[in-house]
Amino acid sequence: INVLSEKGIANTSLNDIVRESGVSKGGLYHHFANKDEVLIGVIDFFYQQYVGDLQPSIDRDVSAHQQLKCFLMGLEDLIKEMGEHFTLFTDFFTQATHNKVLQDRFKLQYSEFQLQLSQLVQLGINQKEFKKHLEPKRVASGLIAVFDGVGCAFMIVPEHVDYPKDALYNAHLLL
Amino acid sequence: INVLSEKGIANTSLNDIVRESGVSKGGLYHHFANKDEVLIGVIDFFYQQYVGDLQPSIDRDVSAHQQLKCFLMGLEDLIKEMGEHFTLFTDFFTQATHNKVLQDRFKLQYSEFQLQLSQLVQLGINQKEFKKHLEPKRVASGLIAVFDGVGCAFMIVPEHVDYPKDALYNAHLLL
Amino acid sequence: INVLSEKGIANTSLNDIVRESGVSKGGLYHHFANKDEVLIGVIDFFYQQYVGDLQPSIDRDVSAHQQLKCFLMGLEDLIKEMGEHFTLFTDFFTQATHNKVLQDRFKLQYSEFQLQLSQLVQLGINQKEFKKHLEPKRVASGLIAVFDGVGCAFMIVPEHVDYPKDALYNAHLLL
Amino acid sequence: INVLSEKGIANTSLNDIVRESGVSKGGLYHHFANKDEVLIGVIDFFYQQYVGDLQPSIDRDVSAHQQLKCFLMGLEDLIKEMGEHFTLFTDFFTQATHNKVLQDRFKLQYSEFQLQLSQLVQLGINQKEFKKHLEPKRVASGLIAVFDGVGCAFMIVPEHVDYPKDALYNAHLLL
DNA sequence: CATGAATGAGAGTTCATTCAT
DNA sequence: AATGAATGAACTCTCATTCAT
Repeated sequence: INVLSEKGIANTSLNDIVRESGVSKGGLYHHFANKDEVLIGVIDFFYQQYVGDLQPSIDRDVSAHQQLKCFLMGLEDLIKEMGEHFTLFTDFFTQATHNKVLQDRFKLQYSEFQLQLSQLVQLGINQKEFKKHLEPKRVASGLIAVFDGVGCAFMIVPEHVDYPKDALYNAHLLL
Repeated sequence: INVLSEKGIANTSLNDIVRESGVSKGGLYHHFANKDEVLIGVIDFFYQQYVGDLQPSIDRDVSAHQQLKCFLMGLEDLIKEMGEHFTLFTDFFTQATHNKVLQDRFKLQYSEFQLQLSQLVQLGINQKEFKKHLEPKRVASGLIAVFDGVGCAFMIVPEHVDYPKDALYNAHLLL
Repeated sequence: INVLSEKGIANTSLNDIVRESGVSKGGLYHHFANKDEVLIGVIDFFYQQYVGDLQPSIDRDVSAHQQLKCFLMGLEDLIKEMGEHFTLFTDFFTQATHNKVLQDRFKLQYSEFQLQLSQLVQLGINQKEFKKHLEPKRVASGLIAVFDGVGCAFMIVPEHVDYPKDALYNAHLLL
Repeated sequence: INVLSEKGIANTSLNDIVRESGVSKGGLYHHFANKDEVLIGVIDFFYQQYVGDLQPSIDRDVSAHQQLKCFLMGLEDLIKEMGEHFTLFTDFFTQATHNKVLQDRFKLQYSEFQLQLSQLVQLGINQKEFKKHLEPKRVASGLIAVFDGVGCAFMIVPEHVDYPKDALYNAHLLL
């Protein structure tokens, strides 16, 4: 995780990982079928360690707006907890755009996130907190996009982007 | 541009470009110092061909909201015009996260975009169209992020993301 | 060493070395960081195998002239022992003129040789074997130069130069 | 000549020469059949410009020792006149060791030099200036070698070699 | 006589993966 | 379960040379 963070996923070779981790090359291949599986392993570690708790349970008796705000606060904590490693997450996401294996791993995750967020938005519409003509799925995509987009921009122009604050700011604005 | 679109920037070798373009390897290197310069060349082509006209002129006598909407419509047209190649643009953006040369090329572009958008937002605040406590620079970052983030998601989960419509939808929502 | 001898260092590619040695390209790079390091490896092998024993110990109680002669005889043996590979040594020396890495490797070696020879010459002056106005360091340079110069000439005009005999002949003449 | 001096012959590409000379690539190839011929051209220029006058005419009525000294003084002047470009000459010589075309060019030159010097030495023997058992051809080789050898060493360890002084010093010592 | 875009073989190097130990 | 030497295809880049203009 340290090397991946520092050098970027695309620029990290297995040799880099082997050198930094102290594991032997053969040892690594004993546990992981190939490089992609190592990356998958890192993603899974991240999900278990950090993201797992984030899953918003949808409670029909509570304000949707409140629940969404709650989710964003959880996200903020998570990002703080992950510290420097959070941009690695964005890196994984961008790498997935042209890597079939990573893609498959993220497809599931994205759909789930999108579903839960859109259900919360739908709940808000039902409860008349949000305007009725709102399209929940698109809003969900927007909320997620704001984080990836700002994350990406932060990696390119850190001097003009304040991450994750800018992302949270715009997510709240959307709400 | 075709190979880059199909295989993704990271997975396209110079040999791929040489093969597809019909130019010889030496010929390519006669015109471009190295691979990065080829990519820069593609970006520059895109900017000249498509993005150049997009620059929003700030008119103090017109509604800021109207001007921002106008900008988004221009963006929509541009995306339609570029067709399949528009995701290539997102690809360039994500590649720039770990490529110094591309980064430098995008830094300037991003700052300019961000500046112009935030000036429009500021104008909106001055003209009392927008709430006064709004932070223009952050909003600008959000507007840009929505496009990159949705673009990225579209490349990973095309079946759940509608690009560029979702991006435009959320941009309008932010406005 | 065989390919380097035959084709000359400058004309030997890594592919040549790989082909001749039977090692795979990757295997070679597992042990040597780059081509220069391979060459350094060959030089080190030569020094350990042959040149190492040549170091003349300076004995104040023995005739300097005798010790220098002794050194030249050792050099003669060494050259015979190395056989065809000795010109490779000269080749390395000439290549070092425009190769920073080889240069660094030879700088040390040359200084040491020069120092020891000039100390022997100085000893000869002190012991009144040599004329007192002699400049030891220059003489040392001359003794070394005779070998490189004749070696070089031998590689260009073998029909008119008798190597190493001509070099030894002139070295003795200098003494 | 400037680029060749600076970068070394082996590291100078035709493009370097074209760039520095202001001639076009096609123009260069109009006058020279290939790269080697360009180098030959430089050598010929050097010989005509500088070395041509050096040819020692052998005068049977003058002291051989004097004539040889005279030759060395001429050489010293020549080296001073050539200034920085003189090491280029040594570079040519070393390059000739593994370049058939340059080799052929130097073969003739070397033989001539060697012949003339050895004739002078022979004259010295005949005139009883030198010991009779001296081998003129070998001495001639030695005199030439001292210049190439010191020149070579100077390019590798300039801080410990004084060129051309060390070469001249040892040539006089040999005489 | 001059131009410089074009060529393509080959250079040094990297790297995910394999496999005998 | 672990090791690390070995593999070779693929990478980016260089360069002497050609040739239509």
